[in-house]
Amino acid sequence: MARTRGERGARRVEIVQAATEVIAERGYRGATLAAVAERVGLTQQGLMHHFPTKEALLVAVLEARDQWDMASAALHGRAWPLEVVADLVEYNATRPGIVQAFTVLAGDSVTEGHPAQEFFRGRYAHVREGGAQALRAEYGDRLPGGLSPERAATLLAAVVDGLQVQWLLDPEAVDMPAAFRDFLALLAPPPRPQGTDSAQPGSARTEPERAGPHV
Amino acid sequence: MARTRGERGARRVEIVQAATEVIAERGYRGATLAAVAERVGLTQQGLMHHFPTKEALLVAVLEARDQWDMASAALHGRAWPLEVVADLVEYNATRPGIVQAFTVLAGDSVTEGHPAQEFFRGRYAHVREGGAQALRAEYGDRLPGGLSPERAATLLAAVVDGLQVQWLLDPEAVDMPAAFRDFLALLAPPPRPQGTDSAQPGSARTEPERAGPHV
DNA sequence: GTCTATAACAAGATAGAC
DNA sequence: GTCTATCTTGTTATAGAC
Repeated sequence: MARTRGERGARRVEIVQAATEVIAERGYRGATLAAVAERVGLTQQGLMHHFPTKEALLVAVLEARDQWDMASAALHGRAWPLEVVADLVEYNATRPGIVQAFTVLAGDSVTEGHPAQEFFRGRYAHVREGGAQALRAEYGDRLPGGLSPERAATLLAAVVDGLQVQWLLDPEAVDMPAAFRDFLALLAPPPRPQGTDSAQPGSARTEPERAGPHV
Repeated sequence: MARTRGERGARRVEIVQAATEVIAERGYRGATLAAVAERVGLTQQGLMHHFPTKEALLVAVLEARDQWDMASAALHGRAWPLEVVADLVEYNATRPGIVQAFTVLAGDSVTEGHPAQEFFRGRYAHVREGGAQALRAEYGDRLPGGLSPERAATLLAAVVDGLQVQWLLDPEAVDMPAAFRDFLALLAPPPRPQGTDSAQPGSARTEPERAGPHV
């Protein structure tokens, strides 16, 4: 049942990637089927053989890429270490296209009856859950400011998203990965300004050449 | 030169409000002139007498409401106390419509050549500036985690925006004002869990009946 | 599986009457 | 200042040939 790959879906994958690009450039409503089709060397009607409606294509885009993947981690019942999330933000800074597509879609999704609304509602719920688990594992039940891991997780998700918007609009002015590590520094037990330092500069170790955290 | 009010603009103001509503509901591209016109009892062409193009109307919407107004505060060279910002977030939780309109527009604006792009780029720059001033005034040059006020301000803006998205999608699950105060707690010198407390619950004093921080 | 043709609208914009 | 009429273009979707 669960496919997306290994089927006859070579073409489908191509189309979904193209659709993601076009959405990034022009938003969901601005992304026309013709523009997507052209990018893969098809006519609009040729494309519609693979995706019968525009909304079907959107759903495929949403399913294909799970942004930071904290969500899927949470789904699997395992929380990611915060360091991995930081690396993920770093990796995202390398792929403006995908970040842009999901920023646009997330913004659009708050709109009345938007087809991606349920997706993003669920996604954030999962991210908050997964983030809370990660924070609890790392710092225990009591964080700086007296926050619970749950409440801190809400902030964590907000920071990741909010930084993306600022970074996309002005990459020169906003160092997204550094800013995210700043937030992590806020969450780390503050007493030792020198000591444990687990979230300082230069935390890019996982090779940036990997297939990618997205999938 | 600078008008927007006091002119013959009674009708213009009506139209701009209607446009904000429609944008909130359907996004910028989805907001048709006809829909806006209908809301104020005009035909599409009647509306275009006041705003010759759709983009002109968008500009008016952008100018009219300066979201949290931290931006305009920064423009005037005065930083707002953080407590006022917290009240602003609280007030925003009361006006989902405007928050939604600006969330949609901000998301849209990262799109290629979007007419609101310059607006939001400038807005965030001002917000970061104003936020940094406010943070410096409140906490000095060195914040928890070793952050500078400038870097903390970037996070502050990200938190406000990111929380809005989560809150709009799921108001039951996310208490936006409380979450924002959580973030402020992270920034407040943590040593005293009881002492100075300037950002604790129940900080809603400016009468909620005021004309509103927006304008 | 991909194409051509085309239906069926919807949108922003212009011209000009009242 | 607001309306009717209309142009033009763009967009999703269907039908059916190859």
